[in-house]
Amino acid sequence: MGQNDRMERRERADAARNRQAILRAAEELLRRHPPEQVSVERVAAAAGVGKGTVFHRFGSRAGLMVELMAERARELEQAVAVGPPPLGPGAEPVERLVAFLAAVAELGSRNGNLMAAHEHAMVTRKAAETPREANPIYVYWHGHVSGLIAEARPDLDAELIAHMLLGTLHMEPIASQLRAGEHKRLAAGFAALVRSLLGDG
Amino acid sequence: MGQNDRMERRERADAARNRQAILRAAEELLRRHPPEQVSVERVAAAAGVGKGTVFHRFGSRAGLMVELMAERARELEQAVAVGPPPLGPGAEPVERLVAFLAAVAELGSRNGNLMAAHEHAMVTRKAAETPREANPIYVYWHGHVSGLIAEARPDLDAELIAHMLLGTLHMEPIASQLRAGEHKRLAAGFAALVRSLLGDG
DNA sequence: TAATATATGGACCACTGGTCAAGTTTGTCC
DNA sequence: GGACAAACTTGACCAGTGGTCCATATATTA
Repeated sequence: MGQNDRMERRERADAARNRQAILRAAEELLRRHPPEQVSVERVAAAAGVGKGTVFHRFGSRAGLMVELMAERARELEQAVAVGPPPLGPGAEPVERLVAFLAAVAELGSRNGNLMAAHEHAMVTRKAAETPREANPIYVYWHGHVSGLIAEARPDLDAELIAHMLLGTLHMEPIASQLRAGEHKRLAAGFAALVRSLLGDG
Repeated sequence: MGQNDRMERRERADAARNRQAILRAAEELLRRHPPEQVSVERVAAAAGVGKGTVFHRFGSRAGLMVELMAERARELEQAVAVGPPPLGPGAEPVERLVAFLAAVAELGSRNGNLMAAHEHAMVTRKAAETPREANPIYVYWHGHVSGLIAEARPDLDAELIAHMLLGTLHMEPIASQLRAGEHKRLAAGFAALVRSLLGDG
């Protein structure tokens, strides 16, 4: 039926402009300051809009962070789905996994504070109402990683181990190394871990 | 010399009593509520003291959480230092590591919200002033784990991998499984990881 | 141009961790 | 016992947070 007949009228032009202004302002602030210093009010001020507008557009601070993160993750998602191996389909699971984790690490090193802010935002949620798994980026990453693990080693607890591997990135001591640009070291660590876990060297 | 002649006069009796009251109240609240709902004010009220007293005794919210965590970690530290194998000295590094991670997982499953609160408190720190590594419990755990790894596989980046293994526990999806009592599953995951990483099965 | 849906901003709210000066309690020494 | 200093307690207070609300302004469409 005409279910989505005219259900979603496009965002008004000024609204779209503000959305961009807010995203870009938040991005810029996060490049220069640790996440807990980037308050919604500061973002609003930097974007030249009122605080209410930010909440209007993104629902919450967490919503803003998720959106920002999603922007960054989209490219990686493409590469995984339809790009060339080893990131994309075609290579062995082990190689794909190593490549994927390296890519995530690199993404983290280029957007250090954002990753932290994203995580922080998810944790500082009102009560435990919305399960943190509701974060779409994490769900996707976890699905991919645990799929590859299951493919290579059906005997393992893939879901759990996928959480473990990804958990690493949310860890402060490691995140700060990431921020310091040490993503190669991290990727090497991942590679060692994954290779000895899934067999082959 | 009489360096510590009378340097540190003991805590006054009433102060010691309050310290205990606060610790016990915080413990109780954390057993029943997620950490972000356990504010310093609530703890103070539950302990029957003024808010100021809590800060006087523990310096900050984070200080309180660290102290609470330290109480729990002390027993484990003892077991590692002088207890029987495989946790204590004597067993192979691989076995000691598997045992240690299982013990930490179990500790976490018995004190779910505390672990989370502890982590949360470390992260929500004023700026990045005090490096999070300043958390003595984490420093100890990391030292132990990375020592064992280095012993078994001198070729690996032990420090990094130790961070990775421990990072797992601070991860929400895993922490919530821990809270659900699934520490056996976690321990098994660790065991698989460690065994295939450090050789032997 | 008029009508209507949408967007805006900032005063306002409840709450947070943290501070501090003023008052109270304790331990010690005579 | 009493006196005195040091240690301790307290709650009003502060700056800041994320989030709400709605009177007002603006874009769109007919």
